[in-house]
Amino acid sequence: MPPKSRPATLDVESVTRWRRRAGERPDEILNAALDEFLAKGFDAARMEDIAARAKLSKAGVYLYFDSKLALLQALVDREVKPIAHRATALMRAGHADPIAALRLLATFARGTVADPRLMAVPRLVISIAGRFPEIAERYRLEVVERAIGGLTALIAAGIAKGDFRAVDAGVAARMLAGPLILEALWRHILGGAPLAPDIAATAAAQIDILLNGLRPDARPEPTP
Amino acid sequence: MPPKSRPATLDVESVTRWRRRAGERPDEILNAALDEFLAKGFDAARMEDIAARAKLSKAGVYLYFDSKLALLQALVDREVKPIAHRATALMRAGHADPIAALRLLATFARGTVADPRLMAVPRLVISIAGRFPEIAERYRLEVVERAIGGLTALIAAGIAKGDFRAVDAGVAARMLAGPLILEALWRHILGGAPLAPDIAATAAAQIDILLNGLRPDARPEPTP
Amino acid sequence: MPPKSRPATLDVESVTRWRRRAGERPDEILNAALDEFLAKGFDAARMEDIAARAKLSKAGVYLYFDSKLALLQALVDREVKPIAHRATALMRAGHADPIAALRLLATFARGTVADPRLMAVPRLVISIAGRFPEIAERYRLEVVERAIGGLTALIAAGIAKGDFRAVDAGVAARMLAGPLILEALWRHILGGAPLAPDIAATAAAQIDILLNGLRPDARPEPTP
Amino acid sequence: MPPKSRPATLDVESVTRWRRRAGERPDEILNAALDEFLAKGFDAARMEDIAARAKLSKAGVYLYFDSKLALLQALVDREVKPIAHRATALMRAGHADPIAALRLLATFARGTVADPRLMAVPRLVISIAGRFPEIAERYRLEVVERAIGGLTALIAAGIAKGDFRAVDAGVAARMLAGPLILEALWRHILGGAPLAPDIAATAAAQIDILLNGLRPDARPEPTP
DNA sequence: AATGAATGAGGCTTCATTCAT
DNA sequence: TATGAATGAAGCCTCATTCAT
Repeated sequence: MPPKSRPATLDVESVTRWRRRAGERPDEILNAALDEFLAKGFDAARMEDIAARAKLSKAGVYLYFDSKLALLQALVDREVKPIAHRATALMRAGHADPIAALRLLATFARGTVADPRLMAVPRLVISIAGRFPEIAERYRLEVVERAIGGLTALIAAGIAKGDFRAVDAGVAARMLAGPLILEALWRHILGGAPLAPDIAATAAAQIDILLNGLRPDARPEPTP
Repeated sequence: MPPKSRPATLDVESVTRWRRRAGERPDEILNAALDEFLAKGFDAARMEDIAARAKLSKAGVYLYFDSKLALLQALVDREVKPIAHRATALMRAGHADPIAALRLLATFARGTVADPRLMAVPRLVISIAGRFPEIAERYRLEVVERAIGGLTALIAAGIAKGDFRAVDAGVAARMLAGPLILEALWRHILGGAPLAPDIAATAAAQIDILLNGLRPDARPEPTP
Repeated sequence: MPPKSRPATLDVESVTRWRRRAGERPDEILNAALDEFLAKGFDAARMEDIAARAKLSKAGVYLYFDSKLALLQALVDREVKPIAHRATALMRAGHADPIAALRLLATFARGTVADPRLMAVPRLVISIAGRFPEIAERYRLEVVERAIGGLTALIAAGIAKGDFRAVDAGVAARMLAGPLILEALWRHILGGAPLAPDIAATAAAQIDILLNGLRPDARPEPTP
Repeated sequence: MPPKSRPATLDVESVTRWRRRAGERPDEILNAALDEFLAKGFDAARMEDIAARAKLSKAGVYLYFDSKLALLQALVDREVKPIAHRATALMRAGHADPIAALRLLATFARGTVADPRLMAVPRLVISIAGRFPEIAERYRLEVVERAIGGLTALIAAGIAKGDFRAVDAGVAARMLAGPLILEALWRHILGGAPLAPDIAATAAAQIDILLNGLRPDARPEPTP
């Protein structure tokens, strides 16, 4: 997903002046756009700066994208598809052992939240959601709903299997996802230092509380 | 900078409505600005529309606020102070009976999240956070940190009192707050229909899970 | 011409709240306007600042002057009349002894050039001459032409009387006035330190050169 | 900041006129700006009119100059450099025969004063001097001081050489320059008809008076 | 494919001036 | 007489977008 850096080797091709394959350009431009959009916001970002960051002239950008808005849409597009797939796949894989799956997911998600690159598009979507509700909706349906839905299904499976008692699976799912969202918001949008710096420990603590509750007479199962 | 407010005496003259209402104007303008900022985003919002919404000429706004950015800052200012106080007060009130306090808080918070007016400024802050990090930071410190901190303290108090077992109080706090944030994001930013339409039931379910966990052998205490 | 300061004595009148006599206001306003016009230029000067300097509200100025331009015109008016008279009178007085008159005039003029207050309106006129040619013309006719004319007449009288040889009186007049203009321009417009700090000596030297020339075989008459 | 000028080669293509003439544009714009500034004054001049006069869109001007003020500064810059050089060179050339040099200079200067194009920047500088003292200072130091300094040096050289008697060289220099300044002010700023229409005769008269004085017993050397 | 040059549209802000009190 | 409040008109500057090369 990060733009492939040009190889530094001097092979046959590099004898003739390197000609950038057109295929790479759009991605480079999108990356530049993403950076600028995040730093300044969609409206305040200037096409000129995006172009410069992509090492292109202002007019050059228009060879690949029709407008500034098209950049935004393409940006969301580019991220939506693979993520949706991955998320669904991951979720489905865990129906056999819901508890193990939860642990896995929590750690995985915490890692994701820690990676600024992966958080970039979500941040962008959130910042422009008021101005372009359709984009926000698309993202909600394709990414967020799928993620929460998958999580809910996972817990529902656990209930069906008898691993969990009968609770509102949606509520439980949100108790797992919520803290992650909060962490993401806190770090990447509000600019705070990590609330939970020790990812593994925090994930374990969260799962422990989720499984065993806060009751003093609970007999918490230690994280393996 | 705002002109001195007219005296509040109730003499004969004040029966007829003032045509010039200096004292109320700043608030009216801020409300108008909030609406426009939310609908279009900070940059895309036009001072002219804000003025019109406040039933003022474009130049009139500048009698009360120095610039567009000043509007944004005043907007955050206006909400930060009372909220911070309220949050702290509320939290402190609950140290005697942490469990009851949790229930109270959860319901209260769900109500807050459901109110678009109360969510307006948070939405705004989130949308401009990338462009004005200092504003985001201010909001984070004055509002979010205080809220999470209070919640953490509440749970820590419960642990000390023996009502809760010894867990990471911060993690537990975030498991309470996270789902609310998620709900807020979902509804007010991503434009989704409520995930948890039955506020009371959801709050109860959330507290139940938080207290008793998901283990099938838990004996959940019914919500009173 | 400078605004009379309010007397600090506590006489009968000051028992009743001091009421500024309307008659003084216009002058105070004009003074304020002059200051602002000089500091910022006519266009960049703000009515609000002028009002503030005159200790009046913005609207208050309009009770006395119809517009910003009216201020400018009134300003020139106020200075044109007395100066024109004075200059003419002075000039006429010197026809008896042209050489003595020249000496007198030169010293007098150097004193004038040194006084920033007296130079204020000329500066103003020069700065707005391009924008309001009629004002410049008025000033030229009423002040400058009269001054140079008077000087020329004085020298012509000297020629007629046999005190001077037959030269172009206009040229000679300008050789007297020119250095003064140059000094004024240098000091008050270009902001330079005085070219001729020792006014008396300079005036004497100037007259000496004017009378006796630069020829090495001249026998300069010492300044008395 | 101005874009690189197109290469000056004279190939087939350059027969057809360039529609985009980046290289010439800055100068065209400056000329337009000068005209507008002089006609209306710096503040009252509109960028739109300047652009129109330069046959450019409003925005086009900003491709070459950052702001209105930048135009003003560039304008002064453009004139300051060559003038300073020229003035110094001219002055130095005359040390051999100071009297001849004076005659030459006087005629040359009168010619300069008669040319509205050459007077444009001085006029502009004078009109904005109050508002932008740094620009005025720059002009004073680079142009006026140099000119007067050169003239003074010239006369001092004449004194050293024995061509002139020992007078204050600065005073004498100002008696030469002053009338020119006065003429310039009169014509180009106050809008008067030439005081000295016959340039040659006037210059001669001025030099005559300067050399021989007004004494009736002087034996003026005729202008050759 | 790529760009330097150019522009139309539009936004923020300022300010002289007016008006109701 | 005096002013706080308000506004219409205008100007500077920016920027997404286009065009000719």
